[in-house]
Amino acid sequence: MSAEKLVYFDKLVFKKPKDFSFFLTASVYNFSFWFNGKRLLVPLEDAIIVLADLGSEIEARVYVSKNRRLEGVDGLGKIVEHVLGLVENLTEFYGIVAKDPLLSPSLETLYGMHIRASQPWIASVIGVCQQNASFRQGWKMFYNFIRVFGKRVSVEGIETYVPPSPSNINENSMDMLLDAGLGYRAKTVVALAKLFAGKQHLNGFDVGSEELEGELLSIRGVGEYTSRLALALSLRDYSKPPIDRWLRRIVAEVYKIDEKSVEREYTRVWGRWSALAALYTTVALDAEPLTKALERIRAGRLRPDPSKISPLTLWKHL
DNA sequence: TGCCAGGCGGGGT
DNA sequence: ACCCCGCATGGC
Repeated sequence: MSAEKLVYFDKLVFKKPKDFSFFLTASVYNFSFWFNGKRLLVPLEDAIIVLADLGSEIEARVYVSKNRRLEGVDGLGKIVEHVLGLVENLTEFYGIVAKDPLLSPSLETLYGMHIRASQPWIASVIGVCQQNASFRQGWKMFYNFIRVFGKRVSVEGIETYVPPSPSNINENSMDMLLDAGLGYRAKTVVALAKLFAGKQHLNGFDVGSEELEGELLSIRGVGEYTSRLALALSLRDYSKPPIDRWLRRIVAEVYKIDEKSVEREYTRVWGRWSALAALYTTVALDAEPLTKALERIRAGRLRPDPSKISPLTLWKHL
């Protein structure tokens, strides 16, 4: 099946904020079909935004499907600002990082890294893929999910994917979800698809974070970890940390506290940046499995290693 | 080969 | 409030 060629719609230019690294923001947790080391492609329903670093500015070229009408460019500007985190001021966050024994060594390396936002439905799928799986297995699952269900399109000579809309996935998708390697998580993804297809406002960046969290938690297979990760990866709401066994153990070790008090202590230290700190931690330790991550902490190797397949280099390998 | 992972829900105490 | 188990799959 050949890729649909998207048509040029419009161009926007943004001033690059001081604490913003285009390369790090484009690199982190990304795939080769959305970032090639130079151009960042942001998929958005039936559109692709091509982003290029112009030094003091960022250019956004918008491409859309032929049969799709886009609302005005004003709305698009807000969306790009949200997706890239151009409006996110990390001064306070870096103030805490500078004093943190685990994250301060990687401050220079990771300075300016913002997390790209995905639509709530996609962020929820990412969360489900991370359940009870290693970093590599989880991201491979999501990669397969996009390749199996996404729509293949081309822009500026690059072939890429637009993620599926929730209405594309239902009970009949089970076999393909299993082929993508989701295992028992497949049912949860079908339930999420049903939720988002039925309540479309939940899939916008302007949905209330408490409402989204409540709806996600009502789904069988979505718990505290997955819903919090989804809030972080879609709404930039970092106030509640997604704490899994990995982070719980690491935080207990570094802060020398009991595992039971990790959430209380982590939220006390990081406040509204808790989930971002959790994500930075995975990047600093290359998302290595727990035993290796603990070894690295003991050895004081707290900076990402560019030779590893990691959150920052995933796009070179998948 | 046979474990076991960056969860979760259900059933036990 | 806890504790414990099974669950699909891939990786080692």
